Amino acid sequence: MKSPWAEVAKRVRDTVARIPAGQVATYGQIARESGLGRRARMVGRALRSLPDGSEVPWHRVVNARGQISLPDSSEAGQEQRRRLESEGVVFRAGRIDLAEYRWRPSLDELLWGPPDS
DNA sequence: CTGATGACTATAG
DNA sequence: CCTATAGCCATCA
Repeated sequence: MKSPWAEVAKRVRDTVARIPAGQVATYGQIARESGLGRRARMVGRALRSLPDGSEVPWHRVVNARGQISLPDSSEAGQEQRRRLESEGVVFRAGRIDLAEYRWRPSLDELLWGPPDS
């Protein structure tokens, strides 16, 4: 990879890959975790460029309101909701309670250990 | 080059 | 809760 963008996309993928099943993170949260500051839009752009069949858990990324940012009418949007529900994430009035499901990096590592072990 | 467009968000009213 | 605004920045027409 040569473009700085490729590097950014990689960072985003790596961060998203750390979100535990059954939990979610917001675009802005991923941006900060990836060292992108407030560039939340870049996160969405990076996820959009994921190849089909990617192992990256893109479905665990939602917007700051706890909603899926893809159109309900879209195939991907329905796929995202389906995957989240199958992981135990509950939707109420089309929204996810972030206070309950939001991924908290430091706390998770404290409870479940480092990312790989 | 210019302007519009987003898998976004924080803030203000 | 809702609308409006302003940052943000790679892409695309």
